[in-house]
Amino acid sequence: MPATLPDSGRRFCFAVRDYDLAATLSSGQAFRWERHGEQWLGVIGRHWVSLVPAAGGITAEVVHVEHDGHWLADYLQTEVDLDTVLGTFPDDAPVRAAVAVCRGLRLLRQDPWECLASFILSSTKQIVQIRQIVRLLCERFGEAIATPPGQAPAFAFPTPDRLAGATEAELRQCKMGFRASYLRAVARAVAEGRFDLESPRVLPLAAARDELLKLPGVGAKIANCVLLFAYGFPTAFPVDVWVAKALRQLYFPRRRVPAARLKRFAETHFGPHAGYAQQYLFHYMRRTANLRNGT
DNA sequence: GCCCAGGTGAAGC
DNA sequence: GCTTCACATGGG
Repeated sequence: MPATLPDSGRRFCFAVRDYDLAATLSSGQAFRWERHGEQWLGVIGRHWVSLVPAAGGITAEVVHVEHDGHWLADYLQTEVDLDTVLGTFPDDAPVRAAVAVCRGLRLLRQDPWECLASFILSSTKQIVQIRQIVRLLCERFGEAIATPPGQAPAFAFPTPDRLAGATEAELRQCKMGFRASYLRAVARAVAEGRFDLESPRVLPLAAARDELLKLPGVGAKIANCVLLFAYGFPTAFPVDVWVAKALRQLYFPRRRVPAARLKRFAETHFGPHAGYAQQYLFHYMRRTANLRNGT
């Protein structure tokens, strides 16, 4: 159980092994982290946060002394024992390769609203573009939050109420295109109490997924992202273009496999932490593609 | 110019 | 049921 040690004022140190901050914060789960050398700056809820890899863990800096760091440990999931998770993965060549390249990659535990809204904005967008859309959305509709002296202004993710009150044209000015109508409709459903963001927490996976699928602009892939990254369902398995490519190339090379077969394989092959395995495959595919491109 | 991007919903077989 | 297409916008 890694202790959270109050350091000098606003600094905390999380003692944690096998935590690759860069892989975790850049792997397309969350879209608001910005790298400055070794330092990562982001916003969690209404907290400005700085994270830096340290010997034996992560050094965090926040604005207010009274914050005990539990919310941050929860977000970062620092108490998850990675060896236990990796030990449940199937022992096959694709997973071994992904773990060899990505060890230390973690799943975060995010706020459901921010996660849901962000992934509604993600469809057929590159991660770099999703980041830009979310940044514009926060700057224009999010509340300013406290930052340390000398730091750039920071904004909370906009509330459902605030986005429900925006026009579709205003949202489109954040470069989200046709996704604006979906975002606005879902913001209104939440703001008006027609959709309860807490309900998926207390439901079994299939029922929680059915709730999310009622929302416009939310299909199987986005629902699984929110179930995995925000609600913490460990077997939710989002299949996007990268993961589909991983499954086809790594498990069924040079074979024509029906989509239904691929879906069944994804649902049964990867074990009790299938969502974690999915994130390893996703990051592995993107990293090896980027290496070939030299980026 | 072209193809693609952490897809979805609607229309067409 | 499954396949095809439109939907905005920007990167490579």
